[in-house]
Amino acid sequence: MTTAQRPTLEAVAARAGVSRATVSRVVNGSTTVAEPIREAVTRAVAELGYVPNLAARSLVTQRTDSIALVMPEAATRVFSDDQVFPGIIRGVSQELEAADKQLVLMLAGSPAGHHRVERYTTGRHVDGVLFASLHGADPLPGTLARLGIPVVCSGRPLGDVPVPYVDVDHVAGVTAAVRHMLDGGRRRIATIAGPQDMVAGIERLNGYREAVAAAGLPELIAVGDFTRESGAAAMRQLLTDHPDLDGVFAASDLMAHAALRTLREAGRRVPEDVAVVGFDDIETAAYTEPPLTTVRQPIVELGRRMTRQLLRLAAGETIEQTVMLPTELIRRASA
Amino acid sequence: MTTAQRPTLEAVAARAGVSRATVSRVVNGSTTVAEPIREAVTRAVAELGYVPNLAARSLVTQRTDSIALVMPEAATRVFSDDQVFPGIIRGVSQELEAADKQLVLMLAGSPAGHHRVERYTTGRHVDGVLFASLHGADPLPGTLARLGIPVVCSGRPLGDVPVPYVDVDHVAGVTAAVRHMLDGGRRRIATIAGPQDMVAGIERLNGYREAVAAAGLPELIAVGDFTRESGAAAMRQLLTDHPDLDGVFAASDLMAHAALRTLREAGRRVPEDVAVVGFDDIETAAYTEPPLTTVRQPIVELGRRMTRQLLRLAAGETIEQTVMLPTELIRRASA
DNA sequence: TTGTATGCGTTATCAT
DNA sequence: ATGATAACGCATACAA
Repeated sequence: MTTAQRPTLEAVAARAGVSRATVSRVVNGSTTVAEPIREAVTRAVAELGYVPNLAARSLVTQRTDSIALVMPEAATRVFSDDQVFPGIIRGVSQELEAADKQLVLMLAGSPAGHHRVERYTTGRHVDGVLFASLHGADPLPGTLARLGIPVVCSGRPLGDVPVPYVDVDHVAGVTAAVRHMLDGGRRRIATIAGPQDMVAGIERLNGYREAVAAAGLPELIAVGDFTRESGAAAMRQLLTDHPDLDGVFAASDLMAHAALRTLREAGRRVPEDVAVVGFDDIETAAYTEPPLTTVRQPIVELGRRMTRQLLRLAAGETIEQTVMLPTELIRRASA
Repeated sequence: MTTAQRPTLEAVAARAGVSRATVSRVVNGSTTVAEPIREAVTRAVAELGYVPNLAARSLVTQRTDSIALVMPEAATRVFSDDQVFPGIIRGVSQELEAADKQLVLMLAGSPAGHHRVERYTTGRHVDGVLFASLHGADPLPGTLARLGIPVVCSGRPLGDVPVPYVDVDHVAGVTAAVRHMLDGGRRRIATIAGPQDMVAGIERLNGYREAVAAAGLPELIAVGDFTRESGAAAMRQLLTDHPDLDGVFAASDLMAHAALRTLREAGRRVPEDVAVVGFDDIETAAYTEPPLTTVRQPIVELGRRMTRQLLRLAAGETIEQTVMLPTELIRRASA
């Protein structure tokens, strides 16, 4: 495998009859180059198929033109048919492409993986780091921020660290969901909450609590972890504990989907006997039986905004500590 | 933001009272270093928090220790609740983590995006390139291979280019699906085929054709593009063209899911009137009404195998041109 | 076994 | 406006 020698600046310079410095200027779009020379260089670049060596460039510029997106791998969850993570990746990717930067994806599942992420990011191998929905109070975002490395999180980081973040308005979404059921005459509204070590799980439960409290109704709570399996178990428990419930807000569409089936198996009709509302608006939500009423969150936009914030931060701008994206109630047949 | 000066080899060397070369040896695990010196260096590294500068390293080693995973962004498809792409990402990521290499993810949707991918990969900014299910006959894999850049594709690349690939055994899977319906007494078995510019779509249609031909039955075909929407349209067309059909093989679970609903809306019972079998075994398949019988493909394993092959190639080993992974029929209630 | 010296391909700082 | 030239931080051939 004779690795064809890549042309360097030197080669281009020789061919164009100029110095390396001039070629560098042309390649980097400097304006102080005479037009005829610029043309000659451009031609030489094309003829030789010259592509800058990024390692050499970043050695001197101290930049890498790449950013890391860190996601907890959380067992099988990340890549079940939950569309949250893929959606974030997509948004991040779009925005990075526009900025001509590379996306380094790091799935941090195991402790070893987490350590690897820590080492890589603190080692300044990327110009910035994006964190997607962390579990618990991960110290890494704070550590990076303290080192002066640009960081943005999706969702308010737990543990009260001063790291900028972008999140959706969970509470407003849940409030709309509960209110919708109240308007439909429901008075025994339960919730299947998300994991309480993730901010999305916590916030959505808070939203539910506030909403039912405001209506003077009791809290009927079971906790899941956003997966279908956990949703089914939680629904069964709710039916046992509160057989008279007439509404359920599930903190994820996957859990809502499982609840739908569990209710059917228990002989409850949806929405006649029990109203069900989910959260996310994944594609499957439109195809459940019955189609799921749910709170849509702008996931791709979340990824885009995180990225834009990070790029601004990396460019030395000052950014808002918090960006909140709106949610929207999508009414289908389940409630 | 006073970017704290990172310690260099030089600094570690000074602290440990040795030369840069020796520090380099220790850091890279050379065996020719005396134990006391190794210890002193290791201590200095820890005390200073030294992390090698990868740009400097790859400038001299001519390696980047990162590989690119290229995926066509295909509009909304990649990140709908299709689990194929996320699954591949996960497998690739796992295997790369074990090899301590970085994953650079490139979503190539637009022509501009494709050009960016081309420039980046041909520019040798990565040690190897993985392609995930391409559309049409993309020339890029062949180009890279010719440049001596390690390449592995998921799925046989169209256009007869000599690029190594890993794929699942589509034909065997489809054969099992059709045979299962035949065993159930079905005699008018239709298919909702996948896009015919993707090898997965083509192969699955081939498998269907061979299977019905072998049984002496007619071909009843409608073509979709793996999405639910296209599946619904194809199912409606099949019902119009062949109202007497009693079995449907859909080339993706998403299309099968839509077919289930379309059949119900048309008053057909599944599986009593019409048997339905899908392909993929996404998580949703177990939650459809009725639960979907489908062909499972080992997606995460596909990502892992691709990566292992690529790493071997990059290490200079000779690898098999083709690796075929088995599929498995998962029997649920729809057929 | 350890140290010295060189070069990897750029960009940036100077002169010119 | 252009050209020398010096870093950037590391790995390695060679010398000791």
